[in-house]
Amino acid sequence: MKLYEMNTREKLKKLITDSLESIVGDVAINQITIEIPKSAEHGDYSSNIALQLAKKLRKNPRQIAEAIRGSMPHDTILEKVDIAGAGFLNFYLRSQVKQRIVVDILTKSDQFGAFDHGVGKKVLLEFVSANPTGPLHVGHGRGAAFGASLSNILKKCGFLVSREYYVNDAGRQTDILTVSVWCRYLELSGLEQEFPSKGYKGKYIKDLANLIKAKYGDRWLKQFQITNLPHTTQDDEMLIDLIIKEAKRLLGKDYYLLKKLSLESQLMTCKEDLSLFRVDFDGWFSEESVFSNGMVREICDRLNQGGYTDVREEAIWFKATEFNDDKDRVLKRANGDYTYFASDIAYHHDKYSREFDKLVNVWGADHHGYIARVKAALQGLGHNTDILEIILIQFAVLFRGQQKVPMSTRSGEFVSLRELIDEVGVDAARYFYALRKSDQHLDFDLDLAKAKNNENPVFYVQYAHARCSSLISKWNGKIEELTRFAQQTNLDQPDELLIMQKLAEYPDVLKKCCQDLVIHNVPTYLRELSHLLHRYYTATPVLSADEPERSARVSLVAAVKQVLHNGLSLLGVSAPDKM
RNA sequence: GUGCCCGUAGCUCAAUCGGAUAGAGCACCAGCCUUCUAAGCUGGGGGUUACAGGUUCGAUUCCUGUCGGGCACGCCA
Repeated sequence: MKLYEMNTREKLKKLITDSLESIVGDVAINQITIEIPKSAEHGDYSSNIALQLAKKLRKNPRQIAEAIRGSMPHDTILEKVDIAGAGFLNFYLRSQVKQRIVVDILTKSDQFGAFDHGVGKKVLLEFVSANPTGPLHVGHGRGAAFGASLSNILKKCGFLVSREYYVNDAGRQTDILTVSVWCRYLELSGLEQEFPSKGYKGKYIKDLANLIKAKYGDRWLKQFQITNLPHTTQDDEMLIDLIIKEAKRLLGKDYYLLKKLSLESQLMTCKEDLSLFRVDFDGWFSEESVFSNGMVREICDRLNQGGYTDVREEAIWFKATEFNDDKDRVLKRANGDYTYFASDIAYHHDKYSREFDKLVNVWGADHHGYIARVKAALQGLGHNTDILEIILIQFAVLFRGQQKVPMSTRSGEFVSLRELIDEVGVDAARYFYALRKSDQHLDFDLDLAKAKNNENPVFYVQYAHARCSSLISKWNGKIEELTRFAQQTNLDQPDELLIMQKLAEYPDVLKKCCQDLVIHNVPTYLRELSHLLHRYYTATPVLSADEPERSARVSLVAAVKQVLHNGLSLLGVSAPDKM
C-alpha cells in the first residue's frame, strides 16, 4: 500500500526529475530532497535542489529554480510553486489534497506513521543492563525509558527488534552483594558488628536478609567476626575480599545458595520495577552463562590463535592497541579470574552469532572509554563493528530544588526508580526522560517533577488529547462515518491547514528517530501539535458550528487525537480521555 | 596530562545528514472564561549560537586553535 505522505513526496521528486531531464539532460540528480519547511510561510514542501546544483551548473541558483519551475509538468495536487530566498522551490498543495491526510490517519489509525524503512531488518537493542545488586535508580530509568521508546519507534517503522537485558550475575560485585546480605543476616541473629564500608548499605539489603532469615532459617548462621579474620587489613577493598573468602570457606555450598537467592531477589525487583515503568524485554542474557558454556574460554582461545594476546606479569592481555585502542587490556587476571571485559566480549560474540543486521547498545555515558576496547576485541574476532552502534546516555543529575542530590549505588545514597514512579507517576517520568537528547546532561528537578501541576509538559499533551476525546464523545455521530465527513467538506481555514500540515509531518519525525536513533523529537513534535490543537479549540467553534463544517471539523479533531495517541503510546505515556 | 562528549534567550532545551528572519517551555510584562475542559489562548520584551580564525553561494552545524564544563583513563563492573 502506498502511503499518502510518501506519495506526495515521491510525486514532487518526480516532477523535479522530469523537469531537470528536460533542461540539463543526464546530470546526476539522485539525491533530491523534499523537506517540510520550518515555517509554513515557505509552503507545504520545499526543495533546495537549485542551490545544490548551482556549483555544478555554474549558474545562479534562482535562475536554475526558474528553469525547473518553467519546465515542470502541470500537476493537479499543486496550488502553486514559489521561488524564494536564495533559490528554494516552495510547493503549495491544494487544500483538498492536504485534507487527504485526515482520511489517511483515520483509515490507518494506530498504524499511521509507520513506514517501511526498516522492513526485514533485525535489530538487537540492549539496554538498562544494570547490575542486579540493588534497585534500579533514576539513572537507569533514563536508559530504560530511552530504550523502550526507541524500540517502540523502530518496531513501528518495520524493524524486527529484540530487546535484551544483560544480567551481570557473575563477578566480584555479586560476591559483595552476597556478603552484604550475610552480614545483615548475622546482625539479625544478634552477631552485631561494624558493617564493612565497601558493602552495599542500602535498606534493601536488610529487608532481603530479613526475608531470607524468615524463609530459610539459620542455615547461614556462623560464628564470624571481622576482627578475627586471618589477615586483618586497613584497606577497605582488601577487607571486603577477605570477608568474601572467609564466607565461602565457612558456608561452603550454602554460600552459593545465598548468592543465588540474593541475585534472584534483586533481579525480580528489577523486573517488577521495569514492568511498572512499562518497559519490557524479550530476553535476559546471563553473564554467568558465557562462563559456564565455555564461551569466554573460546573467545580467549580465538584471540590467542589470531596472535592478539600476550602474557605479562602472569595475566593474559588482549593487544587492543593493534586495533586503535590506546591501551592493551587484561582478559584473565593473574589470580586466574577472567575480567568483566572478557565476558563482555563473549556476550557480544554471541550477539553476532544471532545474525542481526544491527546491534544497538544503550550504555551509561561513563562507559564511553569502554567502546574502543570492545570494538577492538570484536574486530580481533573478525566481526564487522560497523553494525554495532553504541548510544551513550548521560546521567540524570538530580536536584531537590536548588540542591544537587548525590548518587552512588554502593553508598546507598540514591533515589530509586521505584521512588520516582511513586512520586511523579509513570507518565510524567517517561515523558520527562524522553524530553531531552540522550547525550545531553539532564537536570532532573525532583520537586518540579513531583509537582502535579501545569509545569509538567506531559499534561499539556495529555490535555490536548482529552479535549479531542471530549469533543468527539459529545459530537454524537458515528465514528465510522468520520472519514466520509473528512472527504465531503473542505477545511481550508488557515489554522486548519496548519494542523493538517503538522499531521503530515508525523511520519517524518519517526523516520528521523530511526535514522538518528533518538527519541526526543517525538515529545517536541507532540507539543507543537498540541499547541495547534489548543489554539484551534480556543478560536474555532467545532460542536457549535453548523453542518457540514461541524462534522468535518470533528474529523480533523479525531485525526489529531489519533496522532497524539500514537505518539504518546510510543513513549509509554497514557492518553487519557478525561482529565 | 591524554581521549571522548558538550558550550545556543535569565533558566531548561530545540533547530529536519550545510539552508530561508536561530525556535519552544519556564520566568517576566499586558490582555482573554454568560460559548465545546482556563491543566488553555493572544500579544510583548529578551541572542555577537563561549571566543578567534578557516572552508563556500550560505555555518549553531564541518576543520584548527583558545577558554569553560562533564565523563573516562583499574588485573572494578
